[in-house]
Amino acid sequence: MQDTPSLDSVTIYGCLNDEERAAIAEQCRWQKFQAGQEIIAHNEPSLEVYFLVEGKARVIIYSYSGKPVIFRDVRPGEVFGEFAAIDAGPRSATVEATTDCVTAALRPDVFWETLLSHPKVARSAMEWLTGQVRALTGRVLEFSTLAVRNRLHAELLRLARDDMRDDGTAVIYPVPTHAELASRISTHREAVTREMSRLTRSGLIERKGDRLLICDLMELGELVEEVLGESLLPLEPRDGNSL
Amino acid sequence: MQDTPSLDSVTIYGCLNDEERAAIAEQCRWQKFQAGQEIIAHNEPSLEVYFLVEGKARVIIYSYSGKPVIFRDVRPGEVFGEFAAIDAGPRSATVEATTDCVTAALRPDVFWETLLSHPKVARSAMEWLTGQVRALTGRVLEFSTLAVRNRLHAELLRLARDDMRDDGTAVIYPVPTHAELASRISTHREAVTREMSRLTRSGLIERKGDRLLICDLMELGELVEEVLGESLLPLEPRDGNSL
DNA sequence: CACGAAGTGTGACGAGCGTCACTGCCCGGC
DNA sequence: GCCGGGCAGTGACGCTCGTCACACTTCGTG
Repeated sequence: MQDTPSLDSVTIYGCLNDEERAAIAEQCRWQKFQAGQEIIAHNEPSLEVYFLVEGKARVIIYSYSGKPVIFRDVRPGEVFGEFAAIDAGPRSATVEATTDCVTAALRPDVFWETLLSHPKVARSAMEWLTGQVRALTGRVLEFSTLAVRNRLHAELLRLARDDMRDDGTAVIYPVPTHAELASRISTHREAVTREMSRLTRSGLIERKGDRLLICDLMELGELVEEVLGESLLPLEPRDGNSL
Repeated sequence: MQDTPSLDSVTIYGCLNDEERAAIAEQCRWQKFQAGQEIIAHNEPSLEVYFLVEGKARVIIYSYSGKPVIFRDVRPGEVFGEFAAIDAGPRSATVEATTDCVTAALRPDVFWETLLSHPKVARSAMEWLTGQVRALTGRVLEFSTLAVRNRLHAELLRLARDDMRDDGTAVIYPVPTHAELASRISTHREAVTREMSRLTRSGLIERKGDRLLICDLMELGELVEEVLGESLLPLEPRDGNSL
């Protein structure tokens, strides 16, 4: 609201110049949320698209029994709530602030106008949507083919991806709680605890205070790959036989 | 190739006039496939977008162990293979012809040009993508919260949705094999057989020769809803308490 | 008509994993 | 200091569901 909020970090508007972004920023409804607050409620009829400018948020659906299903984390510069803005449907999920947040909300008509008058923005948006579809496709595949244990391996690999070292190790920080990990891969806290213990015993991971060390990414990757038949590690083309 | 193929049925090009569509059709690579043939192979590097003009196809991923995971059916007028065309990534899944098919393949640059020069087409495409995301989101939610039995109920409801009668019944035709149903909901043939028997015994469904009669959509819907907390039936706002 | 392939129906069994119950640790607040 | 709440760890139990095995039906085909 005060102190000159800007949309400079918003990736799908990355190809606009500063003036254009500023013009959009002016039309936004700026809000602050505290950690834990609900930004969008599942199934509500609102249609605005949101940009996360500061903080972290989480897309989540609570099942009828209260069990949370985490869909994705929203990081600064990302859009969320775009589905309702695009197809005018109900909110497909709840979005909660996980830390204190600053958000910008844009009316769907303004969103569309920018989108359609700037081909590059349209392109970014479509690439973004496509990425979402690919991620969800991967998740469905995981549920369909992997046991709980292997889903945890896959999730650890995803978390580790951001902080890979050259020596095949990685550090996960901050470490999500076991309950949170469980909710991402659709199982229960206890199953996560057990498998983490197993992995620790076999020396693949190590708890170092408030961070988690993955000792051998490749070996962890192979545990998943040999079941999934597809690598989750982004780099490392691995010698020879791709498909 | 011969007999004047047209893209008239392609929904995302529905807002173009005949000439525009004809111009695109001319730039397509037209192909015929026989039932069972592979149209796109998982992970291949090609980038063309496809339109299904005639026949039926299926998006599917075979896991390493050979287990098929069916993602969606492609019907005439729908696009497929659009993800690679949009983000230049590898093919996210295999596409197979389930009947004899006629397809039109378009180079990604031509596809993009049409998309960006016709805002209405871009809009259709984004709505389409959003629909895909919503469907996948629903599927992930189902895996996370529903038991095998309830996933089957949900799948039957989806199949029945196209042929609902006013009296609360529906007919599914053609009836997919149990193995196919199993692959859609990620379980095994036997589990489907067993639950179908249960449903038949309790009078909720009835096998009539080559078609399957759903006797009470509402009751079947409630079996899912009471676990999922969300209706899968498109109509019927149901009295009172939404959300 | 006989044969085989594809699909269906069922029983038996056991592993995986979800559930419950309880303990112990850490940390922040009164 | 003590207490309480959130999180981690672990054992016990039993249901679900995946696996195997086998019989039966329905086709299309030689």
